[in-house]
Amino acid sequence: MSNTKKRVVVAMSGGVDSSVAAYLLKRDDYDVLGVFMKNWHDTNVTISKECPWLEDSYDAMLVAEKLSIPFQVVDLSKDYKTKIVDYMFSEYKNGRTPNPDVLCNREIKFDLFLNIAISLGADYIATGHYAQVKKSKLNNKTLFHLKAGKDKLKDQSYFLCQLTQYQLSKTKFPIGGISKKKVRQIAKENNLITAEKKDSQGLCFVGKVKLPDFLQQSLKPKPGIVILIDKSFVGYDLINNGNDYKIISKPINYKKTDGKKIGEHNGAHFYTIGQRKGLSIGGRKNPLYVLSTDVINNIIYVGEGSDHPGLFRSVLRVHSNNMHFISDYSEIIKSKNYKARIRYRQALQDVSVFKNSKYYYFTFKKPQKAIASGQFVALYRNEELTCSGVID
RNA sequence: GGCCCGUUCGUCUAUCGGCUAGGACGCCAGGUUUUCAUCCUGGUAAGAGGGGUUCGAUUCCCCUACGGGCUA
Repeated sequence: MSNTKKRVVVAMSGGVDSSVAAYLLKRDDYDVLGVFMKNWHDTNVTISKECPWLEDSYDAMLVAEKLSIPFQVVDLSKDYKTKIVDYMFSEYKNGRTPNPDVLCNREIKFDLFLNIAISLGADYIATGHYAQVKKSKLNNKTLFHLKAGKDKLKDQSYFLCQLTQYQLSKTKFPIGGISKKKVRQIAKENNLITAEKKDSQGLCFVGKVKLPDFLQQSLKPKPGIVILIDKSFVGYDLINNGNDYKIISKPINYKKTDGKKIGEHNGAHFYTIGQRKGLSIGGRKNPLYVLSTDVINNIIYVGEGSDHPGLFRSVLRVHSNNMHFISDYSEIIKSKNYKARIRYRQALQDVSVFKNSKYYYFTFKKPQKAIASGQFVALYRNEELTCSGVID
């Protein structure tokens, strides 16, 4: 009888969410195995002297012990380095803004880890994400849908926007249907040691490292100039009044002569659009925000004030090769009832999508602030994340 | 070389005898956030130097050092 139980391998991070996920699976009588992924342990790159993964793996182990489930640690740090960290450095070097956590899910948790789990005899893997998978039948074929977590404030479907049908078919999100508050309550009621543990933040697995410090480990400082662009810059008229998608969706290429020099920086590749902190240029009435970085000429263009027109765009584009469909296909995409977000936890925005031979164009009803190339745009229909793509 | 103005937190500046010297930007620290950012709260920090006048001086007067207009 017992060998008919479905086997689930839970990715236990040492936080409350995955602890409760494991608990719920155990309670529902699955054959549960807890696994901690060690993805980062390079002391050269981590600034802090403490060793967060050790503590986290210990917490995960204690929870597994409490739940009487087998537990083990797998070391994926080598793959994490080549698939995530190297990608990060290379993107920043090219003046783009990567999203390592989206890739971590696609490449590590729901690929390498999934394979390991399967080799351990798993029917499913589970994680502590606030997201839901729903099934439907289409032409006698099962279709898996990635839906937002029930707790709208915690919904983490965005980070899963690059998953495939296969990955979803093998995945359970035990806490996707409950609130964070409830998760903490369950942890407390069951005396899980992680009940009161602070939510993890910052780069997944690398821990509490300041990104600029992290980047400096590999990217060399390179002094350059900062150019201030006026709100009346002529290029904005072309974009706001134009209707040629080629023009209105493309990032603006500012020239040195479009503004005046107001300071210096230590490397354009350390900055991202919309960024306010770290420029060290004061004495202004309003804060300065990065409008654009030019890593070829090593120039940063900034604008004064949070309402600067250079910060807002209504249209973005995604190269066809970089579009990823989870449960929806390009024909369906013409539907008007779409919403999208361009970063985690952003309120969903009304958007329409248009495709030509090379690009998908996302036109937002309201102009979006600081659209960063390299980040992901995720498209939702109702509560379902249907597709996503890398912003060009 | 003569006559006139300006020197305040890192920066831009507010205070025209009562100052525990205010704000903004920056910076720092917390908070929010499993990306990058944003955002919120708090904190740090200053009247060029010397001498007067005054109960009291950043504010008035004089001199010394660095920045602007007419004259040989």
